[in-house]
Amino acid sequence: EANYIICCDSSGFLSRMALNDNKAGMEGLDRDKINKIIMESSKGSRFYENELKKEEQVNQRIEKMMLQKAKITEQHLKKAQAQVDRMATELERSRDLSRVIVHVDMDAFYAAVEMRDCPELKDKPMAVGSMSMLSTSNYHARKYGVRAAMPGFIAKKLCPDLVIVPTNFDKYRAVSKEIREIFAEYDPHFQPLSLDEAYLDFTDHLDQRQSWPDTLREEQIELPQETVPEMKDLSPVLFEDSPSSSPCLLDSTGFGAAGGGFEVFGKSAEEAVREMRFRIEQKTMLTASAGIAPNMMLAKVCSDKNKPNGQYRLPSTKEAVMDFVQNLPVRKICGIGKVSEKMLNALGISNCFHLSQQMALLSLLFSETAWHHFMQVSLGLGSTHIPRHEERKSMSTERTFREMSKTEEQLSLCRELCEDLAEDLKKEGLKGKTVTLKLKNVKFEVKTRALTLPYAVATVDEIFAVAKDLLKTERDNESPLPLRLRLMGVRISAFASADDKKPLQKSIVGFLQPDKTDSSCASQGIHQKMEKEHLSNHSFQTLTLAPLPLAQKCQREEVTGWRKQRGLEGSKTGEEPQQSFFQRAHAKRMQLQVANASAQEEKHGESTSAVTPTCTQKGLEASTEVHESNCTASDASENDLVAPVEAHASTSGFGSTVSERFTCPVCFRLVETTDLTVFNKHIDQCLSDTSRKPNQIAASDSESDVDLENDHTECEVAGRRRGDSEVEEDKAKSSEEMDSSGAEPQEDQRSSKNKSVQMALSIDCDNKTVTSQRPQSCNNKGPVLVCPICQLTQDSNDLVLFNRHVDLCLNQEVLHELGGQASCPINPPAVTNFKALGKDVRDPPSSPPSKKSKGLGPRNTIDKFFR
DNA sequence: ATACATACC
DNA sequence: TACTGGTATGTAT
Repeated sequence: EANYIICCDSSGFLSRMALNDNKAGMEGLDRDKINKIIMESSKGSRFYENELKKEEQVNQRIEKMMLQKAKITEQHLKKAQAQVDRMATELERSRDLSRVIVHVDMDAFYAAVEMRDCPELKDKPMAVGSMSMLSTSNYHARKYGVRAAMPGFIAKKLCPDLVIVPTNFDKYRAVSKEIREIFAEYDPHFQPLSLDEAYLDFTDHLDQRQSWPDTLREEQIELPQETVPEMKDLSPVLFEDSPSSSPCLLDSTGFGAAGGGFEVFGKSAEEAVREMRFRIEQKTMLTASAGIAPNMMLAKVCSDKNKPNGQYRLPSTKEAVMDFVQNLPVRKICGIGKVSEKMLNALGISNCFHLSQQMALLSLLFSETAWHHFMQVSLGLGSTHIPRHEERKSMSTERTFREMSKTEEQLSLCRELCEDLAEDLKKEGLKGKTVTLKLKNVKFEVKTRALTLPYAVATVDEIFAVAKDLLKTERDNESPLPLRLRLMGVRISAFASADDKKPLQKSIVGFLQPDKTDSSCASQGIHQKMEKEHLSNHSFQTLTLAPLPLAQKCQREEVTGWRKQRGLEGSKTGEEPQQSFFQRAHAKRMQLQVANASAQEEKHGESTSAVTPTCTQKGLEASTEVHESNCTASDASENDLVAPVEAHASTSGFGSTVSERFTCPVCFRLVETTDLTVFNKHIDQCLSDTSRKPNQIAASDSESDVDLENDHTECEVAGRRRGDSEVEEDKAKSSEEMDSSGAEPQEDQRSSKNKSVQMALSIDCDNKTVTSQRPQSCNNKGPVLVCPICQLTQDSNDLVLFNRHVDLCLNQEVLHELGGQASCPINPPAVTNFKALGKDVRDPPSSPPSKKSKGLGPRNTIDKFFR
């Protein structure tokens, strides 16, 4: 058997070096040519030599396994087979096909975000990362063999025209937040795996969906992106009592006729998932793929099946599952990587049918956990319920650098790492007992050295004291030779907070639990935040008698999505904006709720309150207050005060990704300056204008069109400029610094430019492509423009004015939330809030732009590994 | 408990 | 010039 080792490398390349061409978009490549280039680029390097060594270790492992195999007798196998069969029966009994599990995965996530924000990149091969390492590549680049986890300099050899864009982690995190908001509406307990992917349990959502009246779905015809899920959160009473809230929609069959071939998002799992993906695309302009299956293991595989921008559903029958699994290459299974694949291959196992056939053998050659896993996989079994996100078990930081041999340098670096780690620990309120030092020398050999203390530590000095000792010991071991390092890392584990608090106060563990997680686990921040919002919104529900927790939560999303529509329909065509059913329903509900307040408010006419009714209307105080405290509580934990502005800006349709332009949060115009003081001055100007005559600002702004054009032009120029220089350090840096206010807005400029792109959204529906077009006009009735934020009917029929008004309102809402957080939560005057925000906006972000994503997923999402 | 390997993104 | 960084878990000692 030993000569198998020669066989399996007969391709001439090390299996761990060769191209993984299994990734979506990498079919039919010239593998040999690509591998040759990879090998030539690598050969002789220290990295390569180390890979050779590791490969050899794997080979020896395989050799050992084969020797074991040779000793196995028929008797052994028979006995093992009996055990396997018994277990299979048992597992079979546990098979549960009743759940609908979905795995969603954004397509080439980082690359897609960068392409979205810089159209110049659209038709170029590009990748995100650096000359040293790429995180992901777009599909164009994949044709050249350029893929995630490949060093940039090799990628450049494969594809000299490759554009490498530095990672802009904050941006991906912002997009991630957006998509997670959508996930939460289908499964509030969804489990994020990384910034760009998640598991969702659709079972409950689909149950609810079955009870939706068909008439609701008709609304989907009109605006599929104004999706149904929110509707379930609308009071049924509202729907039944307010048929007039959507008069022109109830007989909206004309839409189908007008556009033709609309996708109606119905009640099936496929339709629901397609709807979710559609919403993701609407909200982020990025596509996602999804897999639908009875368990997590299968869903994950399925999401890859029709990538990119596709989905695949595996029917919930044993036959379909078994059929699917048997043909599955083992490498596709999550948890079976390069090495396991190679070991299995050595046994003649390459797909899951082989796996099931060889289970007895595997049970004798592999560990119990390993073969049990194989067993589950071969039966098509997996988790049918999504586990709650667990507490983190370790936290670490590491850095790669050019050779470092001097003791003092190493010590000071070690201290720096400890400082970073201590800072991160503090953020989550964690203390750990075990400190681990990681070292990688210039030969790429990795060592870890750990020490467990009898008590938990968290401060720089405590951690450094341990790490320093470990480093010293290691140096002493090597002496008189120096440690020639290329990487150093410090990790802390064996956290105390979880173990220590419980025993102390056992009787009130139930009370402490939520508290503890709240304060100590930022890794679950988003999830918890959602849950928290959910909870608080329940109180909102009881207060106002009109629940809509999700509707409330999604208001901005809905509005901004709709704003995009308006941006497209644009002032030029002068067409009616289309309010979605949801928006009208929401508006109606609000009107009902605060009928008195509205009346009051109207009396005040042009006072400040007309612009910020949600802030000042007495009748709204109760509801807005609760709503705000939600936001305050959750936003505060996010530690970035500008985030909401960013969220707004990202869909507001103004601004650019270029750092020397800032979007004024008040007037939404681009301010062209590198000087923050200038920008501040501008904001001050706007603020004083706003507080004086808010409506006039909107109403008198007859240059909106021109402004739009200007902004548009600027943006194009900016885009071109950015495209010219592939990797411009300065810009990248300052762009990061001002990311929250400067990076996203460019979008809608592009949107308005590429009207048709947005207007015609192609939805992949499992092989056929359906194009959904927004109707050019819905009705020619009189102008009834109701601001979805303040619920006020606008007198003007002019879309530009209307847009401005909504912009203003939307922003004021954000400002109000911020103001409430910073100062007095109860009904502060709008102007005060502006000031509060002005400050926050003007202060450049104090924290370094791209920190870690502790617990929120890996920083560099390599979007998938393929063979 | 420690060290190292594998895996995931 | 140049082959990551963060977390979890499995395996072996």
